[in-house]
Amino acid sequence: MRSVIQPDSQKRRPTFIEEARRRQIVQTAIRTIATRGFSQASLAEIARKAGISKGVISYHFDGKEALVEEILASLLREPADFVKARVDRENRPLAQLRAYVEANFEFMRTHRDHYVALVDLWGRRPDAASGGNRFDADAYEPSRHYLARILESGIEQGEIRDVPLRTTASLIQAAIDGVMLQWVLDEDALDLDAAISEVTDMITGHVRPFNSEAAS
Amino acid sequence: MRSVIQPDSQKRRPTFIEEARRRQIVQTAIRTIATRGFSQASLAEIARKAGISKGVISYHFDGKEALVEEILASLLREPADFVKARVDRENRPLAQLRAYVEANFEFMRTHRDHYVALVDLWGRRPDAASGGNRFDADAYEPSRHYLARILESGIEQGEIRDVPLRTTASLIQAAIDGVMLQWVLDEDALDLDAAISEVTDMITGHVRPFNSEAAS
DNA sequence: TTAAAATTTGACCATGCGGTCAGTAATTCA
DNA sequence: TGAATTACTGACCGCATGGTCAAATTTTAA
Repeated sequence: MRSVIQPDSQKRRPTFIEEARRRQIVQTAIRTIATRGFSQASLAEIARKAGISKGVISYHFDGKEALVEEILASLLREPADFVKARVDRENRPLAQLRAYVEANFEFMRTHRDHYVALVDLWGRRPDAASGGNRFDADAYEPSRHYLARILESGIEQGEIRDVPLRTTASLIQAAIDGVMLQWVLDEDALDLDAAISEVTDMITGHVRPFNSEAAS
Repeated sequence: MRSVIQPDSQKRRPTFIEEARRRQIVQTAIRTIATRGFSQASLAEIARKAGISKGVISYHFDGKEALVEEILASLLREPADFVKARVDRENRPLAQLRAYVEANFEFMRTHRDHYVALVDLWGRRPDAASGGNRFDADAYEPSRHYLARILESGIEQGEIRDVPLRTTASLIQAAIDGVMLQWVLDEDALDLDAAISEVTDMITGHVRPFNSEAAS
């Protein structure tokens, strides 16, 4: 199927059915991982939950590893798209930064399953045989870069003090991910609303110019 | 062995050999998980790396789940002990807070394997059959509580402004964990020293009283 | 020294896994 | 309409896993 090389070395345009099935399988797999854990998310279990035969998964995906990569891509792309849309509503960098942080949390709150599955998938190591891709690691670079650009324009416009771009971007993402992790590990251990408010304050406070008074 | 109930309902004091073997097995398992991933860390592989027979693990641990719990306990206890020792050197709460953050990162830097394994283990879900313990979630409560106490005394002494204790403790731990996570996922994507410095500044800045000038 | 207890071995087992495949059904399209 | 392509089924395979156990070995203690 997908692995067949076309004469013009172009990928065959996927059928309507194929796209729908792949979506269904990925979504079912995410739900399965979130509820039962990755170790219990066998192809048989995913197929059972989806109401299809196990062979269908093998038919549409070139092995379980390929399925997992598509799941991971989905888990990272969906929140990224949502956040980007929210950020694009804002004009000024500081407001964009706030929107970035808040949109992350908003998506988080409405898609807890996604993050439970993501935390589960973090533990994966690429197949030693497959030459060891670095999908996991590289997948986080775009959001760091996106954040750094927001910071950069903020600095240019004087809304943000002269922080180191990459490090600060990592730091902001780290705070978001850290709160997310605690919330995933124990939904009740954390007052999510309070944490969101505090982390947003902390971040905006950290990047605010020294001479600034009321910025938000 | 360990499951035998003693007449006086006290646990039998473990033999020297037993303690040593258990330590060895746990340490070898951590190394194996860190290097090959949990999915490849079979009892056979761990035994092979330790140079012992597979049955020894079954003899000393009541199933793989019990081994994993001991690994997890070890992964959480060791840094906690280290951090506590560093915090205890300091007298004033703000210095203790700095020590807490910095000691976390110091241990992190010298024990990357531990954290690689920990991230891998986060994805585990307790056995549905075993009544679903909440070890994972509860294991993080002590450090949050410990942090909250530091903050509390800092507020009392006026070194720290009146922040919400639990939420701020969660937030601080979240920032630490978030940086740790990025570093674990990709050692090279993050300038760890710069991140440590920034996150320490951000945290101390966040809790500093409004009227304070030079605090560190 | 020796009997009991603790420890280790390695072969063995049942189970569930990812993956394959011949055959069947559904869909597409000329 | 009918042949070709696409999609699906369910039985099957080889394999790695966690776990067991009788027998052998080492340690303990009387």
